[in-house]
Amino acid sequence: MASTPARRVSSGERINIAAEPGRLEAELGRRGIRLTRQRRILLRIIETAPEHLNVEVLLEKAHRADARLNRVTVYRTLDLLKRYRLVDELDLLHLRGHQHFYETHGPRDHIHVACLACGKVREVESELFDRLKRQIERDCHFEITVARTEIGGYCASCRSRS
Amino acid sequence: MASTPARRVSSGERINIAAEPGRLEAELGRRGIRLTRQRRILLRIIETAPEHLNVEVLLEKAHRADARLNRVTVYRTLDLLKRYRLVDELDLLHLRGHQHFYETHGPRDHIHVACLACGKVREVESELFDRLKRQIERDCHFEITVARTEIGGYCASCRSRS
DNA sequence: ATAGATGCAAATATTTTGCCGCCAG
DNA sequence: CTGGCGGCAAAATATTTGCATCTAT
Repeated sequence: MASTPARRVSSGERINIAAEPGRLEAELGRRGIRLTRQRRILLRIIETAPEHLNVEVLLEKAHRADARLNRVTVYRTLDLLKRYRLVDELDLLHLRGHQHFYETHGPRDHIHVACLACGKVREVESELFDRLKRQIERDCHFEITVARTEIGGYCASCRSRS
Repeated sequence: MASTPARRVSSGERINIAAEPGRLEAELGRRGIRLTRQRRILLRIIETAPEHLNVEVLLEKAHRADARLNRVTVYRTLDLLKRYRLVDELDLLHLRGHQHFYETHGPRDHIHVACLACGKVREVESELFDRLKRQIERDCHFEITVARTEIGGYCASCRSRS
């Protein structure tokens, strides 16, 4: 039996699927969490980022809006968002050092496919991945709250080039 | 159509599937890599570890055989093994800090299913996971060399307890 | 008014590098 | 013998904590 082909959500740069401006702010507000000036700045950046953000880049971007916003606040805000499952933390197979990357947690889980040669990261959705998760929930009597698949290898262009 | 049920490779502690004593040493030897006293110690520990090792634990265990074996040597040996794809590096969803865990790379990829409450990590093999990888290779014209799936949530016993 | 957030400095954790003497092959 | 390897110290990178002050509600 054949499955639906994998849907390539983005090629190269990341498309922010869940990009509804103000969504993160609304989610936190709904939960009665204090919305400070610093948090609003960070949330906006995270929501609209066209790529996967690391702490360094997030801080840089934040500094354009407020030069005094502290790196610690970035860490603390990311922790907050992780706790509420509003962002996912990735390491993209440590392609570039041991830092982590963050992205808004969209409506559907996707797989990260990273080329070890050119560094491009594709996001792919697949029905098989959803089935895999359901299978594990069923067979292991497990309730899944986080699922992360990161795949490394060589993309079509890098393969043809070599 | 139904798929083969997920095969639970281990429950709780890790079963070292690829545990053939001397396999790592043989693999390195076959590649003409120098086998030092320190490497032999580390390889043996990695091969026979009943659980996922981090650098700290690996160093501790190594110190029982040689108290002078340095932490840097542990990092360098793990790098070597990673480069030759003889071990996999996991972060187990940062269940316990931002350290990494290492395991011998067995004949078949498996999924790590980690309970966020009790911390137990199960290894699960699934035909669906293999199909997912093949699908990505086909649909994205991508050559996969590393594949890592880490799933977090709550296991049966922790769910019934709450 | 006040619980909770931020900034700053310092501590901690994790990984990498430079260099020199040593040892496996 | 000798080129790669390990030990040591130090640097680099990444993240967390303590505390005084400030601010969103």
